[in-house]
Amino acid sequence: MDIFADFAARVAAALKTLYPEASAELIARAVVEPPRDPGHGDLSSNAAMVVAKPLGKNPRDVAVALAEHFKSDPDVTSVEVAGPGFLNFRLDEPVWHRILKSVDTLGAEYGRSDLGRSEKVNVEYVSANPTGPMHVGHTRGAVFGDALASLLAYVGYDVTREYYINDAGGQVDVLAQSAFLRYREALGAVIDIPKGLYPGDYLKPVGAALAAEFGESLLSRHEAEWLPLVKERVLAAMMDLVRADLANLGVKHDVFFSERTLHGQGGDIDLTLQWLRDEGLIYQGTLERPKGISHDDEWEDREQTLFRAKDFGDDTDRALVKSDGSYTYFAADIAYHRNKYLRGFKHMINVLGADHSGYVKRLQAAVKAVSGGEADMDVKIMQLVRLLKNGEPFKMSKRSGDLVLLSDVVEEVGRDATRFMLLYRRNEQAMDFDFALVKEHTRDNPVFYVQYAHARTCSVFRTAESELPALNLNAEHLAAAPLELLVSPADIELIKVVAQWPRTVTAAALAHEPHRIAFYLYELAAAFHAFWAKGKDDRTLRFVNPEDLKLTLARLALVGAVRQVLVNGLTVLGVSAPQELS
RNA sequence: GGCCCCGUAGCUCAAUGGAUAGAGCAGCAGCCUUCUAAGCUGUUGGUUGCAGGUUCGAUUCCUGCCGGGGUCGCCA
Repeated sequence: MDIFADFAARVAAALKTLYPEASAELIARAVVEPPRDPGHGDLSSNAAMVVAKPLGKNPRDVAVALAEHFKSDPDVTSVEVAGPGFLNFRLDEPVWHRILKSVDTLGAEYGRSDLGRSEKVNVEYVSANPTGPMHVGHTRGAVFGDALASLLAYVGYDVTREYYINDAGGQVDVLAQSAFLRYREALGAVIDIPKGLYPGDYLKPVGAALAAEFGESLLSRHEAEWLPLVKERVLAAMMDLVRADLANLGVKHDVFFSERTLHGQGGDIDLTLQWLRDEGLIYQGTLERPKGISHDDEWEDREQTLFRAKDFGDDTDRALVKSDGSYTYFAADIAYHRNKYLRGFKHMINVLGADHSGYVKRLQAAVKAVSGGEADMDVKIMQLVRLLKNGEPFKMSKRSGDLVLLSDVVEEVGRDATRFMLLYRRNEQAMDFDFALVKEHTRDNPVFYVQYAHARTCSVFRTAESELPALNLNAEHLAAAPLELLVSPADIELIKVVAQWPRTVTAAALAHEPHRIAFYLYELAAAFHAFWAKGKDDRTLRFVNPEDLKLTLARLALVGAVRQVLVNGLTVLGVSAPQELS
């Protein structure tokens, strides 16, 4: 039950009754929100201000008419017209008790909705090159994509989590050559790794495995012969590393899509380019020299095969074929996204790193072109994460020796802290990831603050069981708790925070912004900790009160609801909810 | 030079176009014979980078500047 959506519907109905001439679009602009200032009541609507001008009315008059209309609503204790035409509602206490009751009834379902109407949405994230273990640079996008996918599933979308394996380009040839060196090393050769090849130790086991499988038989063969054999094996080994890293971080995928399957005669790229030709979207031409290339000698005017990306909102048309005749990465990507569209996805989301922000427009152009404008593509750009250690930022690169691995981070600070901290920022905000802070167990560190709140809810139940053995705390008895006893301002205040969960979920899902969930959980945790502390000064505000078993039961129902919402939120984020902190 | 992101309290950051812009940290003043002080309460702190525009109303949308970061024909 979302009280805000509920009242938005009531306001819309009232507008329709009072002003039959108002269009549906106009009415849809009216919203119901929690006012920032609690002095303005429980709910606030801008309906009168939004509707007044198009209807040629005075906003205050409209507001007064609406207020009059709501006077007969039994859930409303007062409606006020304030400021330029705000409508401020105060709700009757039973409304809050009803909400609390619904949390208990719905449990894990409280907050879920049918917003997505089971529509298919494809969320692509990570898609790191399979050339080694994942490094920290991939972590943010991995966690973000995973949480966003969970969030969308939570609100009723049919979500497919996808990883695009870039296993077709020149990089994987280099990878295979690097593995071949390790193969020779495993057979006793003294090797020297030339610049440009991958130097990482993680290829040693691949070399050993190749030696075990092939003996010395590859040594005498030409590269053209061994390359495909080595490539296939090293790719499989690298994807095993990637999968292990993802599993370690709790990041899941439904589909691992290989770029290589798009290539080849009669493959998806051929088919897609032919389709684009038939549509008149491909031509032979030359591009202007980009301003970034300053020296004439770096630029060669060349006629090439171009996609009319500009017709679909891109800044320029884009090359599809390299000078050696092979396809560009973008050509494969167009085919890949046509493939997604043909698999039935009309909603696509790509999670990319900041270094790919220049790629967004052409990707959206491609999706628009291959879907005939039927599919939409939202690209979520992850801004940089600066890794700090002792206040010193340090660089990481897969080719350099001293790379910081994703697995290092998880091992150092733990999965939960890694995930929560990365989700506690808007994706478009560059962030610092400070090892020291993430390991702190203070309010500075939101993940511990939120998990501690959950542990405390569990602690309350443990205390109740040990101190009040006579009190029956099974689910049935709790569900029948006399919630009407929860009338103190502290009780109502906490319930109001709980009541915002469904609205938070909806807003986060619509905006594709999982960080809103993390911030909400922090707020809920703060509200709970605050209530807890009140029991110190005022014993009647304790959750467990031996002098009043009925009130205790009602309070425990409230604590149970808080715990449930914390669990629901943490589950969406993929963060655990420990029963106690050790 | 083009494109993208950012600019909000001393610091790190919030705020689907709403009212007097909010949290945490740091600072200051308090609370432990306690349902776990890993916590709580109070308080100081602002020309939301600048200038225009749209709007009943702008931190939010549009335009132009300033500053920081990222990126820039066939790498993936």
